Amino acid sequence: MIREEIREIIQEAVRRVQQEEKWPGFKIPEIQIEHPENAGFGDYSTNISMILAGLIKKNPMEIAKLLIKYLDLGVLLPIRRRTPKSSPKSKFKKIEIARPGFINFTLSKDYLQKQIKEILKQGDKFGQLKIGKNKKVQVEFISANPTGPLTVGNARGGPFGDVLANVLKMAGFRVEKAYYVNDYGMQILTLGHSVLKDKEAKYKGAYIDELSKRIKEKDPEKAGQKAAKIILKEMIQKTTVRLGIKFDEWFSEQTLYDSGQVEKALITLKKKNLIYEKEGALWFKSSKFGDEKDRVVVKANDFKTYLAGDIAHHLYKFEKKKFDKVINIWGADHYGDMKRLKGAMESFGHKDKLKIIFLQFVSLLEKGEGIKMSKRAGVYVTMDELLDKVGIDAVRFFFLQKSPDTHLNFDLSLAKEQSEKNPVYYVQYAHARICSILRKIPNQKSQIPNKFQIPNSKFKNLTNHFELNLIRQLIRFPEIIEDIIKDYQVQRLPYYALDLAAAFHKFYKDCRVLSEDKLLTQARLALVKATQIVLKNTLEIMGIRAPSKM
RNA sequence: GCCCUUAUAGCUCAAUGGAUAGAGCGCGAGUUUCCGGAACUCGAAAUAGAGGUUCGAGUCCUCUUAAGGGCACCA
Repeated sequence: MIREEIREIIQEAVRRVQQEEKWPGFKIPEIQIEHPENAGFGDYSTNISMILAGLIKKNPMEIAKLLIKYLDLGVLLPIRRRTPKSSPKSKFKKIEIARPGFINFTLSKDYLQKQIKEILKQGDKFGQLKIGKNKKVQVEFISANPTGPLTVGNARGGPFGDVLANVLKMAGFRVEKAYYVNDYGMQILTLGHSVLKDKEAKYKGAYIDELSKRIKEKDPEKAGQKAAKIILKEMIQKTTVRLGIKFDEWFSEQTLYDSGQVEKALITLKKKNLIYEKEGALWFKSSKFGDEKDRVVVKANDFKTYLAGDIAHHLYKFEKKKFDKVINIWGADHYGDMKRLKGAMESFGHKDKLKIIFLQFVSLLEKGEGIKMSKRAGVYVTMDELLDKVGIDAVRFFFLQKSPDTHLNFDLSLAKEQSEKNPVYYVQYAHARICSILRKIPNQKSQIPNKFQIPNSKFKNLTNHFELNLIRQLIRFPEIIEDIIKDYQVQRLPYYALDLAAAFHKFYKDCRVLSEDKLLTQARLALVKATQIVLKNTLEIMGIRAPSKM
């Protein structure tokens, strides 16, 4: 990754300047490399001089000049390959300083050409990173109670979690996707009452009526458990499959109780002196870990609370399944639970391994008016309805575009109307167009040629502005993966896909691929094939189809 | 009352503290000898308000206004 290489040479330059020029000792800050918005400033730029200026009280322009003097472009290559022939300087057309102290890097055409071959060589592995170092990560998402169908609200985490897990996999982590099934507790009893249609019934809807007919049990708890099983199997699991999500584990809360894991966790906490009795209940000292107050784990009636199960659940994740990291994707309504759970994990020494990402709520809009979604009141739009109307690709793209912090305004009729103009088709169209071109290559058997002939040394150089811009987009893909690993902002992917598709469409408009000029045709076909690879990898990681025709 | 999110173009959303704030839809004006016009080109249009920190603020801090969520022996 060229961005990483630039980061390294800058870091090395700072280190050397620090030594040679006897700058005061300071810890070298993280080197930030970014893409300038204005293309005139080059492909990559760093603000390190301004950062250093603050630390050592010198003029940032002076610092930048000094850094450039010490830039050792040689570190771009492993030492044994540093031959005069393959001058690493050739990677850059120019390296310049711009006020107030930016150092701007412009890639050479030669370097850009070479990236086409590199992408063709790597194929569907292009974008894979090693930063995960094979560490075990679990991503738990959706985990909606098995008391009704998945709504557009509680399934929002579906595309997000699924794609985050895919990205982690791409970055070299070993990843598991999990759904925690809350099949224990009050809501199951309430579900039972609802199915029996007695005084304590709360859930409503056609599916409840249906369950009432099917379930013969008269005991509310048993009726509830049976109903939950049916809902999970026939509604929730089917919807997740329709959404294109494959969970590796459906983890039942009930099993934590059956196997005694909850009991065991409580005993351990008691030994750590973190549990005490008050007013007939058992309390966990979560206030020791920053919570506002202590929380009940065993109620006066001897039933365990959700927290008790959750502690056992996470001990299972960390101690039995040995995850190095667990990422939970929760709805914003569970914000209050974070501190107590994190506190409990801290007491077991797993504090920093648990990451919780909150997704803001989806509000329903109808004719511009907001309505509260409520499963109990029967006011909601199910994910199935949306999938029926819009289809998986548009649904996934739509949700993926949104940052988790966005309070999503959702209007079903608008979603339907807009689905035909959905940006996902813009991206898919680019892919289909490419495949159409590739089909026209003589002696091409398969629709999408997998064994594309890598151009030999006669490879004609591409110099057109649109060609080079397309390559610039292509090589960003691994950067996107790296960025998402850092901040979990998955929406970078759909926006990248749009940028890439746009770069291709512009190239297509301007550059005739199949022409009389054989060398040029060959070179452009290579670029087109490379684009197809990257587009496909991007769509695949988002769980969106890359059609060869549409 | 306290805590967490959010407020960007008419609408739905982007923008690791960087240089001229981007898309899509909608609106206005255009593009066909040729590989797929589901495309391309051009235009109008936005950082809720007030202070502050910084060489530099949509982004960080404080206050105000507005929206959503939380503050259970529910999950």
